[in-house]
Amino acid sequence: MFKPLDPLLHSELRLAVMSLLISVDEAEFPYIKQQTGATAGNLSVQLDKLATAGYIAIEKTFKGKKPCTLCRITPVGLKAFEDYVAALRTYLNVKPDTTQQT
Amino acid sequence: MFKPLDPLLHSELRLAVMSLLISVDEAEFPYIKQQTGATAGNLSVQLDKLATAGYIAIEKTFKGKKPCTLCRITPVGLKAFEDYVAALRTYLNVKPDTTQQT
DNA sequence: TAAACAAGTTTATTTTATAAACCAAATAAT
DNA sequence: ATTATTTGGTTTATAAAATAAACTTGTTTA
Repeated sequence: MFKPLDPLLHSELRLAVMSLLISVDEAEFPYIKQQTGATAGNLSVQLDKLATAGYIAIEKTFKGKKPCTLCRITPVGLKAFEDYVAALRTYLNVKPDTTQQT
Repeated sequence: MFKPLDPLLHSELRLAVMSLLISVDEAEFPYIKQQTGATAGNLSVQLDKLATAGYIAIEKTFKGKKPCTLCRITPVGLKAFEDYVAALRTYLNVKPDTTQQT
C-alpha cells in the first residue's frame, strides 16, 4: 500500500539539496546555503550525510585562495531520489479504495 | 524557491494516516494499524498529534462491548494536506497537477 | 477461573534535526 | 603593522521526533 520512504531523503533540507543538485548538477556550498536558507552548520551536517550515503560527491577545491566546497549528485543519488519520489506518490495520489475488506 | 514543509505532515506514518483518511473518510484504529503497518503505540501517539492539530477528529465509541476508535479527516486537515502536497512539489521538480479532481 | 486476546495508552529510548559555538584563513580598517 | 571583520566552513550541544517496549483495562475462551 504505502512504500517506505528513504529516511535520508525524507528530510526537508536534504531533499532541498538533492532537488537543487538535480537541476544544476554542480553547486558550491554558499550557493546551496543561500538557496535553501539553511544555516551553515546544518547544511554541513546534512551534506555529510548525503555524501556518506554516496548520494552526492563533495569536492574540496580552492577558488583563488578561498576554500570552495563543490557538490554534485551521483548516479546513486539520482536513482535514490527517483525511487523516493515514486514512493511518495503512493501517499499522495490515492484514489478511493473500493475493494472489499475482510 | 522551496516552500517549507508542514512538520506535522512530513512524517511517514502521519502522512500515511492522512492519505488513508482522505481515501476512506472514516477508519477504525485497527484498520489504520493494519494498512500502515505501524505498531499500536506509535499509531496512538501520531493520531494524538494529528487530532491535537485539528487535522483529524477522533471519536471513541463502542462496537458492542469492545472500544472502537474512529478517525476521520477534518476540513482543516484536508487543507493542510493539500498545502503540504503543493509545497512538496517545489522539491520534486514536478509541474502542478492540473487534472480535474472529481 | 485462569489464560490468552483485543484495543489502546504511557513511558522510555534512540535518532534526528538544528543551531550555537567554534576554527582557520583571508581581507579590510585604523 | 596590528586589530577587526568577513568568508567558509566544522564540531558539538540541545531540542524535538519517531518508535517500540512495557503497561492497562476490559473481554473472550479454554
